[in-house]
Amino acid sequence: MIDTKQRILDTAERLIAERGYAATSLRHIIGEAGVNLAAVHYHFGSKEDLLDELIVRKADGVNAQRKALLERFEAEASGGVVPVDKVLAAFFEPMIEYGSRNPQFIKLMGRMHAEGLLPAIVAKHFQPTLLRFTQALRRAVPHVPESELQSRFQFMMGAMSQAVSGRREILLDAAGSAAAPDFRQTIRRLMVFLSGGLQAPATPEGTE
Amino acid sequence: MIDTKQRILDTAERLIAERGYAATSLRHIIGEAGVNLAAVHYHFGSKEDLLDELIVRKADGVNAQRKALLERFEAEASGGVVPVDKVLAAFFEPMIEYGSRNPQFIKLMGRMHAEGLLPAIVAKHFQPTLLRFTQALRRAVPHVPESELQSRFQFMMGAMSQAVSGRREILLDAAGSAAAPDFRQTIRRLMVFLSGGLQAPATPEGTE
DNA sequence: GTCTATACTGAGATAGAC
DNA sequence: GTCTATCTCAGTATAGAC
Repeated sequence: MIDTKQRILDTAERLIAERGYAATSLRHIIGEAGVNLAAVHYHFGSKEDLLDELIVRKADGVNAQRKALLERFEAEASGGVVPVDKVLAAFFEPMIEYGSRNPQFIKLMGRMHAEGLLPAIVAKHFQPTLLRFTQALRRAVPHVPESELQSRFQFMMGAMSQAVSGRREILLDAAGSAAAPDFRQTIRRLMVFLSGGLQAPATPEGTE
Repeated sequence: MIDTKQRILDTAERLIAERGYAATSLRHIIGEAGVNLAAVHYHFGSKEDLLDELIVRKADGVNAQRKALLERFEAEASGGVVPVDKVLAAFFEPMIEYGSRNPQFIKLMGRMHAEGLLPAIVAKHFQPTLLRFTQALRRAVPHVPESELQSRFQFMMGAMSQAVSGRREILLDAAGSAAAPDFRQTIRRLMVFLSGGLQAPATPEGTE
C-alpha cells in the first residue's frame, strides 16, 4: 500500500503522545498500524529518525509563523527596537494558537520534554528560528552582556520546556493544589515570568 | 565481599556521570566493578532503584543545608518576611558550594536532566524541601496568586534544570559563542533571572 | 521501489543452585 | 550473599519476494 509511510507516522505520533517515546516500541506501532516491522526501517532508517519526521511536520508551520510575526513587529518598529514583551509574544503566540487547536501536539511536546528529548530536537529543528530571536532579544535588553544573555536564553528554554510538559508532579502539594491551568493560560504566565527574568539587571561578575 | 554494594554504587556513579544513564548498561558497570550481574538486582532490585540510591546519598546533604539556611534567614527576619533574593540564596548557595567541591555531582545532575530523569528524581527526593521553599516564596511575593506561584515554581525548576545541565548546544551560535561560564557563575545568573521572574506582576486572567 | 520473513545483538530481569 | 543460566523484549540488519 502506498500509504504505509503515512500510517506509520500517524500511529507513531498517537502512541508516542499517549505513552512516551521510550515506552512505545516499534513492534507496538506496527501492530496497530498493520504494517511490517522492516517497513519502518525502510521508510525512516531508525526509530529516532521516525521521531524526527514527526517533529518536523509539526514544528515547521509554527516556526514560520513565529518568524513572520517577529518580522511584522520589526517592521512596525521601523528601525526602533521591538520591546521584550513583543519578542516574547512573537515567539509564544503561534505556539499557543497551534497548541490550542491541536492538543496532541502539546502532549507530544510534553512527552519529548519528559524524556529529555526536547533539547536535541530544538537544537536540530529550531536552530535558525532561535538565532533569529536571540538577535531580537539582544537589541531589546542591551544592558545584558552577550554571555549572560545566552545563559538567560538557556533558562528560558528550560522554563518553556517545563511549561509545555504540563507536569505538575513536582508539587503534588498536599495542600491547596489548585486546578491545573490550561495550556494558553500557562504560556501566558510563562511570558510574564520570562519578561521579568530577561529584563533583570546584569549579574555582577563574582570574582571571589 | 561485603563491599560489593559499595563498589557497584561508586562505579555506577562514575560511569553514569561520564556516559549517561541509558548509555550505561548494567553489564558495563559490573564489568568495571568486578562483580556479578545478579548482584545488582540482589542489592538494589533494578537499575532504576540503583540510580535512586545514587541520588539520595548525594542530595540529602544539600537539602539539609538548604533547609538550615532558610531557617536561619527566617530567624533573622524574626517574624518579618524573608525577601525573594534571600530565599533563592538559601536554595542555591548550598548547591553551588557542594557542586564546586564535587564536580562529578554536577555532571551527574546534568546527565539526569539531559535524559529527562530530573523531574522524577526531584519529585521523589526533594519534595519536602521544595514544599518548604514554596511556603517561603508565597510570603515573599504575596501579590502573586497561589495558582500562578505554582506555575512559576515549575518554570523555576525548568530553568534550574537547564542551568545545571551545562548544555550550550541549544545555541551553537555560529557567531560570538562566548566561553562557557563556570557552574558558580551560571547559578548566580540563574538567581538573578529567577528573582526577576518570580517578582513579576501577576498575569491577568485571560478570559478570551 | 516496497515490503516480508527471519535472524542478530544487547538490554534488564529472574529462578535456583551453592 | 553470590553466581550461572536463561528468559523476554528491545532496536536493528539483511536476503529476497513482488
